[in-house]
Amino acid sequence: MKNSNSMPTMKDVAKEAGVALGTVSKVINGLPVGESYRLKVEAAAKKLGYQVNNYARGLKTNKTYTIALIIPSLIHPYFSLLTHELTKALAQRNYRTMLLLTDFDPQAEQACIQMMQQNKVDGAIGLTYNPNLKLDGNLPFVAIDRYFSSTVPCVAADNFGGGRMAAEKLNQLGCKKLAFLRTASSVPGETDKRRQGFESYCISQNLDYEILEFFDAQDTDPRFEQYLREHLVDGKLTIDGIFCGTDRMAFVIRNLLEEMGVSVPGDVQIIGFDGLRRFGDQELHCSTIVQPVEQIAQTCVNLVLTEDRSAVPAMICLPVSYAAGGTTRE
Amino acid sequence: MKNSNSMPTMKDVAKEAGVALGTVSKVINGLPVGESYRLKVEAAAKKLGYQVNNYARGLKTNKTYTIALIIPSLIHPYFSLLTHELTKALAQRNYRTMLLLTDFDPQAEQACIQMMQQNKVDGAIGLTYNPNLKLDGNLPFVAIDRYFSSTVPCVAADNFGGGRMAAEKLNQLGCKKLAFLRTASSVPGETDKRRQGFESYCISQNLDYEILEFFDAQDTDPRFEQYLREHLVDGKLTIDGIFCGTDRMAFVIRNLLEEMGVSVPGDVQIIGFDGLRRFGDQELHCSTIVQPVEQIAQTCVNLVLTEDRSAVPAMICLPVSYAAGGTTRE
DNA sequence: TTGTAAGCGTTATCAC
DNA sequence: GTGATAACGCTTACAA
Repeated sequence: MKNSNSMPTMKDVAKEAGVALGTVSKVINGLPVGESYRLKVEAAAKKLGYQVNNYARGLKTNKTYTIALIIPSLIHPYFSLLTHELTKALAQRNYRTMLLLTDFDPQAEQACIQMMQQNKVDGAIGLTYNPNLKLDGNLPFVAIDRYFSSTVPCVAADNFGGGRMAAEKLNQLGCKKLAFLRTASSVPGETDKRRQGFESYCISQNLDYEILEFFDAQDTDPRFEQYLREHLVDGKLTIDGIFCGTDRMAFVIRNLLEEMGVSVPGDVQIIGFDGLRRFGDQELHCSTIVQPVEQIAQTCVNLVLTEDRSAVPAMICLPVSYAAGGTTRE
Repeated sequence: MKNSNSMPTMKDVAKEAGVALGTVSKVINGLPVGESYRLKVEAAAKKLGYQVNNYARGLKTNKTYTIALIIPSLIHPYFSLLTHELTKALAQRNYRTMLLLTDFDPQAEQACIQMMQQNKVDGAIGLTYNPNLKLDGNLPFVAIDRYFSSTVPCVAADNFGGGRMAAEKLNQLGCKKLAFLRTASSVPGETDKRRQGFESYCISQNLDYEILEFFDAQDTDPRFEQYLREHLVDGKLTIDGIFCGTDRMAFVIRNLLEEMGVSVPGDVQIIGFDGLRRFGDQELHCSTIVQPVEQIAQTCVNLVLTEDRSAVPAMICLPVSYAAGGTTRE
């Protein structure tokens, strides 16, 4: 059974134009061909409504112009912002996005890379949590926020610098006793450096600080509230500057403090990390270290599309910036 | 030049297993084959790390197991939530997602449908704004929030019912003078029915109400503030119940009111629409009519994958629900 | 320059 | 039940 009402093929166009198949291919691909032939072919193609079949083309050329994006979830605004920018950056370079959501499941992540092999994508950009994700050595892969090995480029914000910046800012804003609050995945990643940068600054400046970090926990973990209550003396917090691992964490802490009657930023100033905005494009949720999401996306796309795999750097950190958002006094 | 370090093909597996090509194909596709052969083939496939080439398969079968998602943007949380649920629903049925972002650009929307033809996706789900989008009659298309024609199924929340529900709720909460505030695209869509439902209830109950609707405007359009100020008499708003077209609008209005010294929900109660949560999964932004996003996604996927195109309904409205979120007194 | 023909990796139709 | 073989729609030498 030949598909009757299906799309016309190059063969149909060739017949319609009265030229050979190869000639049609050349016209479609913009290769040099006699002007009169080109016109005939173009007319025939338009008349029949011809569209290339990228599956046939891909089979032949081994190029699909498709990049896989492996992302945990689009529910969290940072991930959806990142996905947005990545997809736009890919489209700009004429690449399509195959979106793969993993829900933070290491097995699903592994399944993605198999899927990618079967679907012959030209490469992948992934934000993953599987510590021993086994990737396909032949497939260009760019990791976000996680270092795999020197052959897998990793793109991240300057998390260390961001941590330092937060501590420095709080210091400049007059805070005397700092704290760093964070939840994190137990699998090590670039974002861990937010803490390291923070500590590094505090130590260098001889600042009084504490660290409260819980792995594989919720931002709403009761231990954070407990910690805050323990530091509440006569209705005043003994800490006056808090750096939170994410804007989300900052938001939770702020709520907790306000419930406890501690004023933000009056009594205690808070700086978050990410630079997310309410409803995606309105005000910041808090004063924060802003990730250069668009640059991160552009960099990932550039790297994954680089032909010369031997020339890609193992790691690229992009500069962050500070933005006031109502949880600091300035 | 034959690709040397490329993936093994069925031919390689056949040679390795010492069987014919066709036999390998049968094993891979789970078709009946002698047990001894099956084992030999499976062993050979595992040994060589064989993976099907979906491009070759798709070329032959005309099935790609890929659905295109046409979405304006992932920056707005409603769209990213929707995209999340759609992608999950597709994955559940073993379909891949090709993500196409349009930035609300009618031309980009049109380009998508051409892209889809070339990429031989099995169907598409689109939330579009191009009033005369020309779709491919052979390609299953499901529209979200916009009715095209009786042959293009449209899936939406029960916007009319939601509008009624909001008015009813405000009425029950004791509001005497209602208002509906909204910005919208100038191209008609299902969401317009939020207003109609609201009006319908107000009229049926003989409630005093006003409508303020601006097309192709920002939620932050100064005319909203102007409107509110005009209704401010002695520091009190002459309106005591506001239904906003979206949660985002509700948030903007609430801010405006609080700046004006009007207490929410003390002086005026507000209900939004969408049911979005802060950071995707925390508290609601406001009291709101919640869209059944997961159900919408499931329905879209079911429809786009329906084999019998003649059996699909032209329109499906899914039930909404009310959730209190701090901008109403209860 | 234009036309011809050999694949790309599958699936599917047949004889065996 | 198994194994050649012809498509699928395209690109690309290579021959005319």
